[in-house]
Amino acid sequence: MSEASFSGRKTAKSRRTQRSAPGRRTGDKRARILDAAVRVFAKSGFYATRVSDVAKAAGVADGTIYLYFTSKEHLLVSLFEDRVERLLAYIQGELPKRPSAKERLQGVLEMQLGLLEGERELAEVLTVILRQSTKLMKEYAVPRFLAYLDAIAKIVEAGQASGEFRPDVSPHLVARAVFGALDGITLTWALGRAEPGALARASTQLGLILLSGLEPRPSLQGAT
Amino acid sequence: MSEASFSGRKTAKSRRTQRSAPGRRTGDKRARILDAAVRVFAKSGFYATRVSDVAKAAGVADGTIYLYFTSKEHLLVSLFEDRVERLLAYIQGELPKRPSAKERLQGVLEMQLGLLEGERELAEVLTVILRQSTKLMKEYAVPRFLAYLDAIAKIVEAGQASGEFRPDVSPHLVARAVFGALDGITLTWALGRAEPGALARASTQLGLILLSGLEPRPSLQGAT
Amino acid sequence: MSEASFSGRKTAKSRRTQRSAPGRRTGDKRARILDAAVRVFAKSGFYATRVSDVAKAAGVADGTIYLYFTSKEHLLVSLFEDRVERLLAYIQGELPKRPSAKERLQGVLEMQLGLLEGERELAEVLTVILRQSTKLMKEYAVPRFLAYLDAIAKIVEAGQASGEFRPDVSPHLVARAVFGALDGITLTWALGRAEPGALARASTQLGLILLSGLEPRPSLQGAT
Amino acid sequence: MSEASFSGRKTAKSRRTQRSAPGRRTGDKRARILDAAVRVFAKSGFYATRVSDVAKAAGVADGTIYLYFTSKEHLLVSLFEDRVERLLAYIQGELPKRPSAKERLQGVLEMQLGLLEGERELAEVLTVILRQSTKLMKEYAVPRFLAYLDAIAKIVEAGQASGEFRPDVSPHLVARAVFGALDGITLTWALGRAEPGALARASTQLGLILLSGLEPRPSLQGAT
DNA sequence: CATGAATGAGACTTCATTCAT
DNA sequence: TATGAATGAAGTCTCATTCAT
Repeated sequence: MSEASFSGRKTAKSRRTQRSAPGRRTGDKRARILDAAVRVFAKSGFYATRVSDVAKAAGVADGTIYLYFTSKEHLLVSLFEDRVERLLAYIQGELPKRPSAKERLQGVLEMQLGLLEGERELAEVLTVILRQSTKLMKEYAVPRFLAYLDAIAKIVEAGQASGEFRPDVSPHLVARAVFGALDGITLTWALGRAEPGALARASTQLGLILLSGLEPRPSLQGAT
Repeated sequence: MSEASFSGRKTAKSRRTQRSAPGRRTGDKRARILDAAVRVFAKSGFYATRVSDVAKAAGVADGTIYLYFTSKEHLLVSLFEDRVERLLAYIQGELPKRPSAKERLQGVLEMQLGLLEGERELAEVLTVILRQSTKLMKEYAVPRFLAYLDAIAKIVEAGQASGEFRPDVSPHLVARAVFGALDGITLTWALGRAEPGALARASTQLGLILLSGLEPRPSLQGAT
Repeated sequence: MSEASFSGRKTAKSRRTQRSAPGRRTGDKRARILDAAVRVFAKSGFYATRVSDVAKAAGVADGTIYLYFTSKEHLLVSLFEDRVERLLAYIQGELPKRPSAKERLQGVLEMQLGLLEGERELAEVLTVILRQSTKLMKEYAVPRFLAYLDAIAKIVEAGQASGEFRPDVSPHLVARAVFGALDGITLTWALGRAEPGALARASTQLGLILLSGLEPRPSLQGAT
Repeated sequence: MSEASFSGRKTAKSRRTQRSAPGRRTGDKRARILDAAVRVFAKSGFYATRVSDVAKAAGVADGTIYLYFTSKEHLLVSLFEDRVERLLAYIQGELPKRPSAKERLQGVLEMQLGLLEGERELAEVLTVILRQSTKLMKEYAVPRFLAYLDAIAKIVEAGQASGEFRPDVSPHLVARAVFGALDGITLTWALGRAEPGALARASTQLGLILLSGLEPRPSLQGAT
């Protein structure tokens, strides 16, 4: 999936890698703080997490966080930007290369779930935590979110135009339902066992239902 | 639909005094506080809302809230209990009467969306605000939520047994996807225009996709 | 000791005695509230006790307390007045009849300890609780307290004048020490087992030490 | 007398930073807060004192207090620990060196009163304020207090065994009476003028009475 | 007289943020 | 850059007191 850039996480690695300047941790502070934030936000939620919790988890002083982020809320925004925008970029960049609308829609499913597979905490942040800051939600996330939905709706629309998808459903509704279904699956996965491989299987099965559900149905309509 | 049942349950708990004068200020304090809580929680979120905001919106003194609820968190729990449990009750009580699994699944869609149609703020509380208290979410809401998912999964399972639904998908996955789709639709509806009638239309269209997506597909499987 | 008037307490009695007017508890409300106050103040202290605790213990409504007392603090003052002033009165009224200073001092010991014997909670109120309201302590209790000390000092002074007591100690110091010794004995008694009869024995032994300690000591002084 | 030992014990706990500049604002925060607490508690009592009053008197922010003490109650406990435990230590450490029981008992008087001479506010806190937190009193102070009483009783017991003291009084009663007398003297001194030197004189006179009161009395008993 | 639901001032405590080192 | 002690604004909740019934 080439999304290798999504690692760099698991800072435990960098802990022993960087031995260049012994007294200093060589600058990946920002990343370490974000990684720590994902972990503690996922565990306790945005409001129940204190900035000092993030600092402790990141192994930095409280004040250090404010050298990289202007506020606790900004930390959440940055999390969103750092991780999710890549998803959007992929969908808008890679997906169009796929030949059919069906494949593109299936690609969305694989993308969204595949991205989170193995990143349980990130999944929890995106499905639960992000909703915790109403301000962030309303002012910042909603526009991105709508852009994402629009991208999905475009795929559906194109599929309807090409005759791949049934024409009698609203593309925007489908987009919302698709996103919601993915979100619901992720949510229960994150809150529950989070079994490995489960999300991949889920994207396949969801694809089955969705794609056949969106198929033009001559039997039902033409039979009249 | 069944909106009548939404009146003043639980108020009996407050005291035996109620009902002296029929107008305002009658002992319906508990209900008034809950109504106010829905409004202000929906507007500002759980954490950004101060207890005194709820009090002001309800037209009572701050301390009065603590005569009916043990804490701010309990206020949210009570909201959940008062409004949502009825949904569960309906699904477990009314739905089984419907003859086919298809009709029962369609009933779930109509129920969940129909319940919130016209209650934009409640919808927002349930889809967004409820997730803001991680404690409440994990300790209280998750079990109810899983029970709800189970009820849906049971319907799917029965449909598979009766040959109404395709057997090659996990009932639990379907349940999550259905819930997620409904939640996603509600979320965008609540955060957006919240146009009247939109949710009813949505339940119809979603039913179209879902039911045909779940149909056994002889063409695809038998044709091999 | 003729202090029979000190009962009337143990309202349990009045509970079944007064059957004249069936619907009404016939007016001993004030006494019942004070009795309840002694009990709960002794148990939890003045500040940790809520007015509603007193009300519940007295079997009246919260508001009723304010028909008899102007404030929570006034409740404590009234307790003081109702119970302790009698002690002062006795000392100033009965004691002078005793012929010698020795007997009068011994009478003080018997009085103060005897009064509390069997009234463990009252003892705790006087030795501990009364000190809890700094305002009451400084504005109200101190003057009464000093009057009490004065009365004891007068006895000592008279004893010195008559040659019963050694002249080389300050009567006021003796008064304070006597009061303190009594208070300390009561305190540990009240905080501990509060064994019946213990206070009576204590007054005898304390008398032994005190009276011989106060005796003019020709052997020690004249022998030189 | 041994007043030097009253300086900054326990401050080591705060951090390793202290002692950079010798003037004010040096890391002696904990000590400054405790000093302020003695002053304001003595003036207004425990409950009437707000944490912000202590903060203002100490010249720190409200929140700073919670960097050194977990709660308002803990502030009072710490006061007790910081100042009083030394008394216990002295009595259990220094006193045994004195050759006779008489001298040891006299030492207790000098100790307890000498400790407070010149510390009027501390005296008030110990005799009055400490008793205001019933919780602290019952859970924390009583055990220490009983240990102190035991130490005194042991002295009396030894004196009885050696023939220095009369055998016909209970050592524990004597201990309580001694403590009470000292407490009573301190109380009136603290609430009154608190004249300098008064406590020293008091310990001498109290010693006179007590030691002769405890003397074996052949004249009274053998004369029979 | 009695009630007890309602009030609302005020306290304790938390924690995001700052800033001297 | 990094630190973390200090700050102080602000929120939840308690409880003495009131007053309509």
